[in-house]
Amino acid sequence: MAFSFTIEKKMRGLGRAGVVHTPHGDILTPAFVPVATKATVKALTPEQVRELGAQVVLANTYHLYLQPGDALVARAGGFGKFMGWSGPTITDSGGFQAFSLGAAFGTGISKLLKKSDELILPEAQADIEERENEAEKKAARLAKIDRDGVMFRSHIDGSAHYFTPEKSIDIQHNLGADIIFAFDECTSPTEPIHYQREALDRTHAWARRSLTRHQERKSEQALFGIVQGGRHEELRKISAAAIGEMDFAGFGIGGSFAKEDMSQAVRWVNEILPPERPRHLLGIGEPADIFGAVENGCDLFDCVAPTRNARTGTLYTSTGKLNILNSQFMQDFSPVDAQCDCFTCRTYTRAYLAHLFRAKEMLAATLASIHNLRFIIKLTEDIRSSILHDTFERYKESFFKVYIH
RNA sequence: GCGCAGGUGGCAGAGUGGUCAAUUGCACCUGACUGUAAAUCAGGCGCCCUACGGGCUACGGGGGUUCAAAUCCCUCCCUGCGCA
Repeated sequence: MAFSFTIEKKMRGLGRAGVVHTPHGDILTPAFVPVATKATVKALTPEQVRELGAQVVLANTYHLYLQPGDALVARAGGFGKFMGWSGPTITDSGGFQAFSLGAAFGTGISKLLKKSDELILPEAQADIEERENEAEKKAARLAKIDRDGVMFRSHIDGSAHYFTPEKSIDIQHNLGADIIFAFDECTSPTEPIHYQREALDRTHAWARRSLTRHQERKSEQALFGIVQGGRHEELRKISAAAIGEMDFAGFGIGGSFAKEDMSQAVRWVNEILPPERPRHLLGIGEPADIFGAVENGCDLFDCVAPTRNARTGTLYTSTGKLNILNSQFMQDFSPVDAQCDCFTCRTYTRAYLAHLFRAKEMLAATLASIHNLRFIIKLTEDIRSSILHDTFERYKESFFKVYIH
């Protein structure tokens, strides 16, 4: 069966609940997409991922190209088959690594900026000394961008690899996901607007080239174009219009945001994108981020936060996040979250998880990942259900009443 | 009993006259994490204070030498190894 999207129910405004149909099954939306960068959701078996209610997983082009190589993954029957996941699959294009291995490399800069981080905003970096520091950082980058593509230096062995839009699409055809993404440039929120503008032109040109290559090869896979534009309303709208009129099966919304007005940026974009095609908000989010994204018209979200937080001891609960390594949890024999229906919460206490983390036992990562993923998947299930029953606003209100962000 | 080696912050272990409140690792405390360079990273970690500065107490106990001692000398206590 070919790719398609049906909308089941529209909210007031931009939000909706729907179904993405793929050759490997349906995805009920809104849906959270666990990240399986290297063809594995870290610390979990595919069976566990499925039991959490996950419908689809997302892997990464850059990582699988480097290791074990996309040709090998193709021989294995695609990354889904390779990793033992029979449901729908997505690959990201490698565009994010233009940022994470480029401007962000070694700096600790996140794609999400808080307004309180104004010191690193471009408009604050006038003086020469800071510019020089910037230049020094650039020297250490593992990704260098030019008009045609991105030169990556492997984070594994230092070898050089040049990605163009065509190359990314070719690799993604080999990896064989149901949904693939155009090659883009995810910019740093610290870049000034003139650079954001220049990068956006590049991303749009790369989107056209990605689409052309994809059409030439007559792949059955669904190609999504990616909207960029950073924190700027003007650029976001230009990008939504440009990408929206291209013949993509769906859209990704990528790039950097100011955390406080991310949902507004999403709205600017989704007011322009054609509504009948699905929208994937790339790399978002935390539990609290999902609401704003959904009510502003996003259907899919992938994010490493639930699994990475889990591995580093931060657990989601209905009253907010907690760090299981805090001393107070050593003797806390209650479950992580009494409201949660996951295996971890049904079976273990906070004290046991605190012990596993302190003892650095592998099971800590597994049990915490089970919990955090289930927490956010359950959240999106409940959100979907609330849309279908016209109770979204009430559900959102009850969530934030007790969730301390 | 004799000989040798040694006793340093919660633990291990540097330092062997001033630059030592004392390297480092672990443990401990706290924070961060949003298309995974990530089972990671950052900060703190003697006590007190009107804390990018100041005061006090500290390197087994006690006593000395010195302007100055964790570092040198004497003595006591304790530990390990060897010999009786």
